[in-house]
Order: sequence, then C-alpha cells, then structure tokens
Amino acid sequence: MVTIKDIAAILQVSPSTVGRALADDRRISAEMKRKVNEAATQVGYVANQAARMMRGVESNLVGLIVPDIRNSFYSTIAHALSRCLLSANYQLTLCETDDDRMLELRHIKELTSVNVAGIILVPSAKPHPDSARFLKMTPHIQLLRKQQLLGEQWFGIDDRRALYESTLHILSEGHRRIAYIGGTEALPTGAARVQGFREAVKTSSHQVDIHEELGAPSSPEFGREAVRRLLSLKERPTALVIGAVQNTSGVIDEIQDQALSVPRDISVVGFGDELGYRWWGPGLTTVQLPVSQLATACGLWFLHHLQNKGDLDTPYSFISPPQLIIRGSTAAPSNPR
Amino acid sequence: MVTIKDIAAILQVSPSTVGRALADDRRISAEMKRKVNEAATQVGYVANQAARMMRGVESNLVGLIVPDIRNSFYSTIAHALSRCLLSANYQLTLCETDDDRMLELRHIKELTSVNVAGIILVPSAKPHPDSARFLKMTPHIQLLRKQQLLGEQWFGIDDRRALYESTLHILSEGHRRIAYIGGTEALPTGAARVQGFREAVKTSSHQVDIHEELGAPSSPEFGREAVRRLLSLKERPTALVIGAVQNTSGVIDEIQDQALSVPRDISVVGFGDELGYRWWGPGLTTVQLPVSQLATACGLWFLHHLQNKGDLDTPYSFISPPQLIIRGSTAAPSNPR
DNA sequence: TTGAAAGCGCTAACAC
DNA sequence: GTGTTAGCGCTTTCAA
Repeated sequence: MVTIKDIAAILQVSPSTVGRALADDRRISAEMKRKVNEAATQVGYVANQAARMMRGVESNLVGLIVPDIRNSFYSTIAHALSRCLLSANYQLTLCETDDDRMLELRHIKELTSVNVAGIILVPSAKPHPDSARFLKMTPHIQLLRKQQLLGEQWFGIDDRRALYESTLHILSEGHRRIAYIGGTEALPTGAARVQGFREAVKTSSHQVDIHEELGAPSSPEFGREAVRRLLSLKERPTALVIGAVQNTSGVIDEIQDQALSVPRDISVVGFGDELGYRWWGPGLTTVQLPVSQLATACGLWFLHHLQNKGDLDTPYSFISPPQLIIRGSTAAPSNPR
Repeated sequence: MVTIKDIAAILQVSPSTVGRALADDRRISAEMKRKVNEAATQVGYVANQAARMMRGVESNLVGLIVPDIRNSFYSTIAHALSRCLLSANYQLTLCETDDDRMLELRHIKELTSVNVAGIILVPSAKPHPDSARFLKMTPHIQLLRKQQLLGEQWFGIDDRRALYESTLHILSEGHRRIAYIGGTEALPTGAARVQGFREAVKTSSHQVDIHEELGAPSSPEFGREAVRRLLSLKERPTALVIGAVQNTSGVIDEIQDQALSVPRDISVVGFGDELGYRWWGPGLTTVQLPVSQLATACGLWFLHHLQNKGDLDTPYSFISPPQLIIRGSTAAPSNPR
C-alpha cells in the first residue's frame, strides 16, 4: 500500500506537505502541488479512508436497506439514489432484509460499525427495538414504509389515495362485486391501502359487495391462491383490485391460466408498474407509483442534511401522489346486477 | 461514540482487557467476558471498523460494479451475491457505471480507497487502463463480461451458445430470412453472440438471408428502430433473433405497435427472461440465462479465495450454459420461399 | 490473567 | 510555505 509517507520520501518533503498538497490546501505552492499530484498518480496512491475517518472526517458511505433488490421498486430506488449520491461523491452500501427484523438489526449494526454517513431504509414490518436504538446514532430517513419507532422523517407514497383511486375507477365502471387482494394490515402501507379501498367503496351510493384477501407476506403465490378462492365463490366478483406489487404477477398469471377473458369476465387493476404489465392481455390498468422521483427527492434531501449537519429528527413527511394508468384490463361488467 | 475505553472506565479495567474480551480471547476469564459483553450491550457499543482496519484487519466490504441495477440481470446478481456474502458476514457496496469507463474507474478508485476486501465487476465496454492498475491492488473477479485487461478470472455465460441455440431453433422451424438484433461487437458478449448467430446460420444446408442490426449501446429505442428498418425492407425477414436484453422490450413493443401477428407474420426469439415475457402475445420464446446460479457460484468462489488468501490471478473461467424457453412466439413461417 | 505502550495512515494545531 | 507532532480507536506485542 502506498502512503503519503512514501510520496514524501520520494519528493524529500514532509508527510504533512504531501497531505496538504493532496487536499489542495491554499498554503501550498502550485509548484509543489503539481509535483505531489504527479508523484501520487505515478505510484498509484489511493487515500486510506479508514485513516481519514479516524481523524473525524466523515465517511462517504450511505447505507441503503431494502427488503429485496430484485423487486423493481427497490432497484429503481437504488438506482436513483446511487445517481444522486454519486454527484456528491457518496457511495451506496446495499443491504437486503428479506423483511426479517433480525437481519435488519444486523445490517443496521454493521452499517453503524463502518461509520456510514447515514442510512436510508425501507423498514421491515415490525422492527426490533434495538434497531431504533442504533439508528439514533446515525442520520437516517425512511422510505416508502414508515415506522414511528424508527424515526420521524419519511419519504413515501400516498398509499391510501392509490387504492382509493383505483377502486373509484372500478366503481365508476359500474362494478358492484369487488375483491381486494393486498398485504397485511400490520404493515403501515398495507393498512393504508385497504383503508383507501374501503373508503372508496363507502362513497358509492349503490350497495357494493366486497371481499378482502389480505396476505402476509405478499407473494405471487398468495395472489394466485386468492384468485382461486375468489373464483370458487357462488357470486364471483366482477372486478379485482390489487394492493401489493408482489401479488400482482401471481394474480394475473392465475387469471391467464384459468383462461378468463379480461375485461369481459373480470376487470383487474394492478399495483405498481412493471415492464411487462402493458403486455399482459389487453394491457393491465394499474396505479403507477413515482418511485424514481421519490427516491431522488429523498436522496437530495438527505444529502442536503448530511452536508449541512441539518437535523433529521424533526418530524417531516414527504408524500408523493400515485397515478392511475388506464389500459385495457378494466371495463364495465358484462352482466351487472 | 462509545469506545472500548469507555467500557474499560466503567469496569475499571484496562482497554486491552476489554478489547480481548470482545475478541473472545482465550486468556480472558469467562467472568470478565460476561461483564464486558454485558456492559457493551448496555451502553450500545459498536466496534469502529475504521480503527480495526488501520490495524490491518481486513474490511468486510465487497464492491459490486454493474452497469445499471434496474436491469434484472444485475439486480438478480446483486441479490444472489448479497445473500451469499451475508452468510460470511460481508457487506455489499453497490456501484453503477452506466457503461461509462470513467465512472467505472472512479468507482474502482473509491472502492480501493475504502479498502474493500474485494471487487466483483461486470466491466464496461472498453475499460480505462488505470482501472486495471487499481484492480491489481485488490482481489477481484469479473462477471458476465470478460475483459482480458482487467484480469484472468471470470464467471460468465456461454453467449455464443445462447445465440447458436436460439438461431438453430428458428432455422429448424423453417425460416430462411432471419434478422439479428443485438449489441456491438466491441463488447465481448456482443461479439460472442453474433458469432453464435452466424455459426448457426452456416450449419444450414439451405440458403439463408440474414440481416444484422448491431447497436451501441443496446436500448429499447435501438430495438424499436431496428424493427422499423427491418420491416421497411422489400423482403421482410420472417424471423427475428434478439441478442441483447436491453433491446428486447423495444423490439416487442414495436411489433405490438405495428399490429403484427406473432408468430404468423413474424417469429421472435428474445434474450434473457424478464417477468413479463410470458405475458407478451403468445408468450415470448427466449434464451434464459442462469444468472442467479452464476452469481451464487461466483460469490462462493470469491469468498473461498478471500478467506483462504487463495490467489485470484491464475486464469480461470466458469462458463454456464443458457437454456432455450420455447413459448408461442416462434413457429414455421406462413409463406416460406 | 491482566496492564502498558506502540503504532496503523492520516489530519490539524502549532511551530518556524 | 513547510516541518513537527499529537492523536483518532483499535490490536498486539511485551511485561508483569
């Protein structure tokens, strides 16, 4: 490993001169800076961050904790954040929790241990109390999901409104037997979404039959099973409203496998917007969430506070509105009551 | 920040005793260890990795460099690797290059600077010579793409064979006017894939018309344009063979927009296997690449070498075979010559 | 079984 | 404008 001492030895100057030259200190002559920089690139010098940090210089690592990076929500977030952080010379450290609170705690400890400048996290369903304790030691902000326990700052999406709007759309098409397939109410997002669904239904002046399939954890498999259960009812729902990304692919696969015609036999509103939704049958009507914008906004805000030592404790929520994308999978029911 | 000194002060022992107790040194009495551990959790002590590293202890960070995490190839890789590394207590640091060699170099320097234990990378098209120089200082291994310049160890996929097989499939269906839409030959993967395409064509005993659309960089937009160009030919190809993931969605979107009937008007073989490919029209026939397995194998191998100080210099290639998934988008041409 | 002390590479306060 | 020196938190000799 090449250190500033080595460079100092080569140029016959003191280590501090080299250090200052590399830090572009204004007390160092241009000539010396030139020589030092030349020698540094010559021998392939790379500053030792560990040593810097021991001197109190802040780390340029930011931890990102998400459930599963393969989920396009989270890879979009990771991408947007890494772009955003890069511009300020920060690196992203990726941690996956698989929605496991112990794993989450382990990652938080680990990140604290490497002195990350901050942590951006999508918290798990029921975080460990110790996670909150360790997070107190590090600037952090929550994304998408919000757990009171972990802090007061949050960038999220209006989940209630997302489902409110997709349900309203279905109602406006004339459906009166509607099923909701979503995640558990234990997750704040899950709770907000069913709530949105229920509220929308309440606004209807007609009598509306509803079925709720709330699964934990959300998964394609749960989506499939929910569809099977719903189709076996005497009175089948004429429309399906989905309230979790992970459920969506299972639901639409099952509908395809059962050879139902969409939207004739059944209308479907998806959640999230994966690449392939537009290819499915007549195109899946869905609520699109502005995840990329959200992550960028979050990254900028976070950076701003890291750099200005601003406090990330005062409660603040940034709520971003969803957008309904209407494709071919929703229409009026073929035989309304 | 809580240090071992603080714990030492609380327990009225020396810092070294605390350090040893935490390291589970066998010379420390069980009683003392118990007290130290209790005090440590009590006050929320977290070891300072920076300080450890200064003493020569290896970092537990592994750098992952990929072009774009939103690409499902790379998010799959990131997921598989992070699982794999987690079991050995390593963390993943994510870097996106956007296929930009300067960005790649910057990331490599940065990673060297934080003393990562190693680097796993999907190299860019034409890496900067300095990247090679800095990589020499750190254990590293290449994934998917292989650049001689950057090192000798590589875990990849048999790209030549992937295209060889998809082309063979198309030929066996009876097509004689075939177009290839893929990436530039400047990338090793791109080159191998066209080569596979050409070799397959050569095996045919019939006369086969081919068109090659090689784009750089690959993108949905390029895919769309390529399709438009191909469809405007007097003699339209009856089959399309795709040789790049990024092109695939553009190609199939354009075919859908042009309202072509697949496979009647044209047959299509895709590349990679995104979630939505099975929803597109009659289902997209495609070559599936075992990316997850590949990444896991790579992670295991890498860990093994990190932990055993094994050398990662001796040339070694691990090549994984692709698999053709036949769905509905390929059939015999409706009006063969 | 425990303590004292050196030193990793760097920065910054203090000299000159 | 440049050199000297102390010290960040930890591990690891060497001493006791």
